[in-house]
Amino acid sequence: MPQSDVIHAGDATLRNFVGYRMKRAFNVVQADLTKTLKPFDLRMLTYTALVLIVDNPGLRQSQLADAMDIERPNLVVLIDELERRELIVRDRVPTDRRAYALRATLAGRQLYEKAVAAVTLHENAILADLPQDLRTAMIEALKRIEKAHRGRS
Amino acid sequence: MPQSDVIHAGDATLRNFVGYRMKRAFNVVQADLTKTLKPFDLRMLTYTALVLIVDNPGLRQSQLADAMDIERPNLVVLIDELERRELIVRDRVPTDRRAYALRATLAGRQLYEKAVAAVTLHENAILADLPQDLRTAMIEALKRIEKAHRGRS
DNA sequence: TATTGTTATACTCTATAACTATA
DNA sequence: TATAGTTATAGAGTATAACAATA
Repeated sequence: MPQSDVIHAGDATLRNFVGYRMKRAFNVVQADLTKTLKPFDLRMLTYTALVLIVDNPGLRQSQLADAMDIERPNLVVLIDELERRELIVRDRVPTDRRAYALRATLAGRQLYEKAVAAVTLHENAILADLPQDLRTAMIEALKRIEKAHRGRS
Repeated sequence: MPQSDVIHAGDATLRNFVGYRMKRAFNVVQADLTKTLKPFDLRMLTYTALVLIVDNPGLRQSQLADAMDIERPNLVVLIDELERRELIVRDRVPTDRRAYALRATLAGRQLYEKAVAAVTLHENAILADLPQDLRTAMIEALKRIEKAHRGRS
């Protein structure tokens, strides 16, 4: 471990390479998040989908894919999994029979409550050492990066 | 697009969920980075490996895997690829015949120069709209998150 | 014609166990 | 015994093309 720290600290080219820094930080956050969600049999993607469905009852799969920033085909298997576990249902939309309105079941909402509580605890633990101003600045910066590039494509 | 923005903006649960924010921002950065590196026939991982080898000549695969935060088996195929393209070489280490000292070839260093220049441009474009203080704060926050968790595992 | 959801598919990244050759 | 690199493999995430049903 000390060796890799030396390599890393001495590397001028990568030090402020944003993609590299984001990847490393995201890796640790996601690894920890995966562990946090394991007891609920959820992964980051299934968790995010469940949260968005509970908070936005009736939304369509295409809207959810958009909100999650994933391709529609990749969402299908996530929804399949949540439906198979009876955490959500696909309701037909009377006004547009191509689409499905996604809604959480009671079991889905109950799992949501427990998982959100666990994730909140986990995030607070991760950010415990971060001064509030750094935390706020980071969130703001991440939002702006996302927005700026969303505008281009 | 406006629909997903509404959903997203109205979602209280995920708004400040750090893992979610990081993932979305990282997604756009990585997608853009992938495009930037395509003309050089590099991906984020091969680019990072090449940069670290050029900047730290003679380092071992295990050190590189550590620095890149990936598992040794996954590094092997990356090194195979860079070696096959004659961008780097695996030199035997006389004092430890199990290990390899990784070094860039002239072609590797030339590709490095061009790719680093392109990535630097790309990053500056991404961060152009970010005030310097936000940019600095974000990098600092990302480093701290990474360090804090590296200490635990 | 365009859109919603779907199937199939392929590529990349990640993670683990087990092997070899050296130490 | 432990370590460096390797092989094999499996799981997860991502991306694209093409299709059926519906608008």
